[in-house]
Amino acid sequence: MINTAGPRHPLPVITQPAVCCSPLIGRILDGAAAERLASALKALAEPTRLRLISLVAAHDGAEACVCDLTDPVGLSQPTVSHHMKVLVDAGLLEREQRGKWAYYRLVPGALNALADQLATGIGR
Amino acid sequence: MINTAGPRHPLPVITQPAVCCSPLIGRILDGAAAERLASALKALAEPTRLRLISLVAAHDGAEACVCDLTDPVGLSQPTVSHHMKVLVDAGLLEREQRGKWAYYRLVPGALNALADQLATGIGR
DNA sequence: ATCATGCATCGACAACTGTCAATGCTTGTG
DNA sequence: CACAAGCATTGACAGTTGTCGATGCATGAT
Repeated sequence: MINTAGPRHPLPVITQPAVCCSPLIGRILDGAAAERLASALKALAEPTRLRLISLVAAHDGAEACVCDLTDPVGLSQPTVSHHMKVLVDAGLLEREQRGKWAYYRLVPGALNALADQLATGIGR
Repeated sequence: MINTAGPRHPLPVITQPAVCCSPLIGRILDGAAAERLASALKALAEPTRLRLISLVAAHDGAEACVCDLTDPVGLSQPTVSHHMKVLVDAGLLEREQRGKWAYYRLVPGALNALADQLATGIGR
């Protein structure tokens, strides 16, 4: 038997403080919203990509090209290119071709937007 | 040839505003830190788990047992149990056995902590 | 003690993902 | 034009992951 109404089981009156107001808290995520948030998070949920983001942000002018990143990350150029594409597709990085080089920058506010989606208003 | 020093290429004097101060921005993530952050994010980067978190938070008393979740999520009980374990292991949910039921709650502040790690201080 | 219920674990399988070497494309240079 | 350099794309492969049915383990009720 499945209980769809809620805990109608031994419930020692646990009344949590009214904690609310995030995409995750306060309302129930439908499938589509969950898919979108998840795919954005998937782009971040990878050690190499986290390091790439941090390397780009820490680089001179807050931008970097692939040849600046392969060495610090210790991976092949195709692999780095692949990760950069994932981050661009996720809207976290932007790419600009300048001569032979492709420069990558953080999309301003993108990380913040993601962070807000995770926790806006929770316990603040 | 690899350019490890930075863009010594055609650089049209792009001086970004001083945007800083997050685990991702402002300092470079080492491998270990990247691994830890990534594994926490991996737990979240899945549509079903996002929905489970939101369902738990929206449930009466901000807690729910597995039998409350299988139906809304439309997956088998073993699959839901598996996802809940992933979320508990990631420190996002806590589990309490009460009689025959296992109740899951949000770990207070866990989502916020993750969100802060993503974007603390960026552009604020 | 026996049985039913709620949940976890196991084994299996398909789908996805990170990685590389090889190759192709584009831009700047001799 | 030919060549080199930077980057993207392709194909391949191993490792990971989401899912399920079957099974096992507790707990509470009869």
